[in-house]
Parts: sequence; structure tokens; C-alpha cells
Amino acid sequence: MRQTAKSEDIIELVRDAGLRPTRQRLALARQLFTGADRHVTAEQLHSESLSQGNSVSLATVYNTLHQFTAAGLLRELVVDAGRSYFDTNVSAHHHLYFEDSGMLRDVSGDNVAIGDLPALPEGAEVSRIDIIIRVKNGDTAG
Amino acid sequence: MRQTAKSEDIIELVRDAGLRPTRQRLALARQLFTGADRHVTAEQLHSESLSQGNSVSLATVYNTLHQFTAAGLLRELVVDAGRSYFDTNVSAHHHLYFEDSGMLRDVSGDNVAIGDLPALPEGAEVSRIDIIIRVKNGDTAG
DNA sequence: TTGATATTTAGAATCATTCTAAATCTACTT
DNA sequence: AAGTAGATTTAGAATGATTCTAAATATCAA
Repeated sequence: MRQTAKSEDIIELVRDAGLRPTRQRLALARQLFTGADRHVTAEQLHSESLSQGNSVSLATVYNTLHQFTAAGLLRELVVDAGRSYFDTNVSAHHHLYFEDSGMLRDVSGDNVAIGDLPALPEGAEVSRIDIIIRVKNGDTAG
Repeated sequence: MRQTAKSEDIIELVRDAGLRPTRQRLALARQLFTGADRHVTAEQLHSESLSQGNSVSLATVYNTLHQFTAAGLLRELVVDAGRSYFDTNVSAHHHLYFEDSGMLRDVSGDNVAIGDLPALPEGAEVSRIDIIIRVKNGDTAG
């Protein structure tokens, strides 16, 4: 779990990502990187922003999520066709996905072993391995 | 690799799924289940149908893909936000996803070992484990 | 053959996401 | 502190995949 409470730290975080520390980006970074790790959609983050009094457009939320992802601050998760989640935990780990509620929970990467991978074509390189354990019945916050 | 060439077999397949063997469904089943295993999108299957002279609407392609999936004849794959693939191979296996070309290739399930799963909440049950190995650079048909 | 029900279909509707072009900021430079 | 180039934000339009709707058509048991 990440813990970045101080304002200066948030400014640094954004600046280190090569981005100007604008009001919008700082507010979003604060939402994402202060407190426990989270899995959010663009819509969720947007409405959360508005309800906290941080006025920001949905387009900017999308832009920012992608910029943070490109900078390695977030990881994009594809668990559900037609909806992207962003994970603030970028260390090696996998996911439990509760199909009923749409909730996600992290699973330690240690619990899963990848054996021999098939030979990859010339020049190919593994960019990431996603493991999603889909669970039905059972409602748990995540 | 599945091999279901004969017409009677295709009719049986559709009927066993609890569906009426209509012209559209039979043509789609033939495209999907005759020959080697495939990974297709609705759009792909639709345009392939049309170019083979099998007139069918896109809505019916979507309906049919979902009905076949519910019947266990297909498995839906979520590898890319905003685009669903359907896999004719429903046995236990995983996937290599070529990010550049959007191509998929099967990986034997034997090569990947899942260790201790985390404790699931009361009543929860694993419905499926998806493993996607994302590959960049490297163009291979799949 | 007929009627009940399932299926197909065109086109509209939806939903997440991206694009566009104009307005507004940020951070240098004077 | 003012000027300015370039970055950022934004409303609203556009896109693209998918689903919905309601009417037309096909299937099947009797």
C-alpha cells in the first residue's frame, strides 16, 4: 500500500512523470495515490472528483489516466469488455475479479508460477503477463 | 483442433445447444467449427459470412456468438478494452496476445501452474482463470 | 396447414472512449 | 512584472463496438 500524503510529494510525483503539475492533475493524483491502493474506472474517478469539489472534465480524466499509465504510475487492467480499470498498484501481482459486483482484489504474484513459455517469434518480447481469476457468487469490496 | 465437417454434425451441434438449426446459425457454426480452432471478433465473422455469400445481420452474429458461448461451444476472451474475441477452443489453455497485430495464439495450459490461491470469500467460486501473455514486436499470424 | 413461439433484421439507441478546435494555463524569457 | 510559446483543459461532436426494439419471417409440433 502506497502512502503519499504530503502536497509536495504529489507535486513531485506529477513533475517526475514529465507532466506540468496543474490543478486537475494534482487533484487526481491526490485521489489516486494518497491512501490505499485502488482499482478505478475513468467514470468513477470523475464523479468522485466532482463530488469532492474538484472540477475536472471527463476528457481530462481520461487524458490523465493514460498519461499516468504511460509514466508507470498506473497499470491498465482489461477484465471486462468495454470498460477499463486502472490499478494504482504497479508491482507484480495478479487479480481476483468478482463478476457479480465488478470488484477487483489484488493477488500476490508469488502465488502463481509460469512454467515454460512457448517459443516466441523472432524479435518478440513479453511486455506483461495478466492473470485474472474470475469469481462468481460472493460479494466483497475491493 | 476440432474437426466437424459433415452437415449432420453441424445440425446436431446447434440442436444440442438447445437452438433451432436456422440457416444463419448453421452457416456460422460451419465457419466456426469446421477446420482449425479460431479466435474471431463479431465483425470478422460477419464480414467473412457476407463474403462467403451467407447473408446474415451483424445483430444475429452477436446473438449467435453469445448463444454459442452460453452453450459452452465458445469461450469469450477479453484482451483488449472495447473488443471481444471468441475462441473455438474451450479446453483449458491460455493465450499469447500480439499487441501490435491484435493476433492471438493458444498456449497449452500445462505450461502454467497456479500455486496457492488466496482464500475466497464465503460462497465464492472460481469460474475461470484467464492468463494472457502480452507480446510486443513480432508479427505472427494466429 | 396452422398457430405458437423462436429467430432474424434494419435501424435506432447506448455506452465508453477519443477527437477537435478553441479557450486557458504554465513556465520561461525579458 | 509582462510577454509569449507551448502545454493543458474543455465542451461538445464523433467514433466504434455492442445492445435494443419492434416488426417481419421462419421453425416446429400438433
